[in-house]
Amino acid sequence: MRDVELRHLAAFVAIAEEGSFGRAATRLGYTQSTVSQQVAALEKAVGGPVLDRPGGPRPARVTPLGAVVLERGRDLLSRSAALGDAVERFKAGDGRIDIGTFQSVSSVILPTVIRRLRDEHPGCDIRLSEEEPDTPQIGQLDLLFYDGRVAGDVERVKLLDDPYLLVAGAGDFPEGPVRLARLDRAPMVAWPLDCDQPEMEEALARGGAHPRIVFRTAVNDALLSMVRAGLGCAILPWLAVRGANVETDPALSIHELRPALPAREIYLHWPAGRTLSPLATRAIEIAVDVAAEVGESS
Amino acid sequence: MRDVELRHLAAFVAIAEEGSFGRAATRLGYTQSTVSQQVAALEKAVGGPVLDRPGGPRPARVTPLGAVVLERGRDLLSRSAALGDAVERFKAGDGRIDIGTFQSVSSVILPTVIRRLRDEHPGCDIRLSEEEPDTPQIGQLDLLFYDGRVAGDVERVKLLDDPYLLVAGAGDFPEGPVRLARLDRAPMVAWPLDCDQPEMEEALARGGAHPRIVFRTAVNDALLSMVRAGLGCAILPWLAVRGANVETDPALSIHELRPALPAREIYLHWPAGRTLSPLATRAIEIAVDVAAEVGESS
DNA sequence: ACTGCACGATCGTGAAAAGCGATGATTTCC
DNA sequence: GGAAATCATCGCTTTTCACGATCGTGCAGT
Repeated sequence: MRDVELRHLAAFVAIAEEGSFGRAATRLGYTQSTVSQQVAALEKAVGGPVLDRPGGPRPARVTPLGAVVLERGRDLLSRSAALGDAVERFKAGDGRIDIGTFQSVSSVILPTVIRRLRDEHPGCDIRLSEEEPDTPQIGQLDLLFYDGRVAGDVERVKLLDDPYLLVAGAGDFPEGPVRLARLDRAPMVAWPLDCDQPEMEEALARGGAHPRIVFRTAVNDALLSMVRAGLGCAILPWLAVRGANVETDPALSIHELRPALPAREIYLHWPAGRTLSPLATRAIEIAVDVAAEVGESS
Repeated sequence: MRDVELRHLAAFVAIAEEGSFGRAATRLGYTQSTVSQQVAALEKAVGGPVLDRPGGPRPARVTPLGAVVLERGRDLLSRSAALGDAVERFKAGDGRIDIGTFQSVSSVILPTVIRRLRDEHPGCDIRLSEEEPDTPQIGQLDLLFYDGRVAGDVERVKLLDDPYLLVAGAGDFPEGPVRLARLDRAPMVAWPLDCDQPEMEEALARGGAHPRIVFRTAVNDALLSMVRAGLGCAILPWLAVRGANVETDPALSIHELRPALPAREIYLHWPAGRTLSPLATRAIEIAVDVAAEVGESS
């Protein structure tokens, strides 16, 4: 009782429905003799006849054993078709994709990427997770946005350089660039010390600026509200500034820094050495495009 | 996207579980190169890679596309195994059998047949139907007991001759055979006129006996109660007499008839020209055996 | 009874594939 | 820099697949 072939079952089902080997052959695009041999193979596989051939123009009928095979065979064939459909849908871009993001990273880029991805593949299942492990890991994610390089067996592409800008109350500083030294001992609000923040503050120190951090939060809106309230100024990456519509806020002013701080680098990571899903491949392309568009408007 | 072969899926699933082509090959009894080619065929069929081969001793990993194929493939394989199981169970004698019986026919034989069948095949599904069409038909039945020959495209075997006996009140007749002529004008109880009854009464008439039928019912116990009550005597087939334990009833006596009436013939029918299920085949054998045992004790 | 007629089985053939063993390329570990 | 493990690939034989042609068979129409 070894291998039943799907093709044999298909022939058998066709015969059961058509009532004749010849018509089944026509339906399947085979020859009558081929169908006959397929049934013979199936009968050998199951160890008994599945069809009664009354002879003459009378239709073939399934035997009791054939009824058992027919029921299960139909099921098997429909599952096989389901497999084909699933593969087709997958290749068309449907399916699931798990994307990781951290902190305030890509509050500008990611929504656009997701919007375009959903527009292209309405059936896809996009899952976002915003985690904060000490060491960011790719884990089971398909894609991971991060402002820096993630360790591990990953490939990455740099989406853009995200320069730091000074956000202050309107009138606090004269328009135009601000020298770093002017920020020494100045009151500031800032992000918490995870994320890229420590590197940024070290760079500030190297430039001679040792600001007094009077408030820390990861929520950009809260930071900006504090700046508006006169608690202090803030140094934020350009993306965060842009995402909060700071440019149009009359209570705030934006200044470049001199010398400039090393820009934050936004990377997109994915597991190395693995075949990516079409969805993930496309998402990377879209992310690069979006980053380029965002970057050239700076 | 050609036809996926079950054997290719089996190889793929084995690799996914073993993590290596070679171990999968060992498990399946193939060579490593064969398994490699099976996966290649599968990948050609689905139109993309289903496994990442990191190279070296690192285990193979399924790709996103492979995950889709794996999920459905496992399902397909388990269904295939289910087909095999179902066939095995069927050939072992499990499965369904529809048996038809009519009237009081085989109140002795049929229960024994069913008991033995159930003892041999505890998992089988035996369905009895007792119908009474004007013209008995095999219909969708696998087996049909009937006291006479059923018309249609059927095969049959005669299980036994069932001679008619006279059942009377104790002392109504002297012990031993009774001449038919003595029953002329005698009060009798009898079966209704369907079934084999008309033929029997004609035979009585040809023997010169024109009894007065004072009560008709198909229920044997009711007939015998009437005989005990002195309403009249009854002519019943030997099987019916035996089934009701008349022999040990001191209020009743049993007599052969002279000349004997033509015996009722009990036939077992099944559809002609169709392959029978193992269960039906065995049921026929058992029925013949049981009929022989019953017959030789007469 | 004879003859079409439709149906399925069977045979021979060429092409495709399954499976095997051996060999090669690649990567990790020591 | 090997040793070991892994998978791909090549040549080869055996099996299977599919086809066309032919044959046997039961039914129906003459």
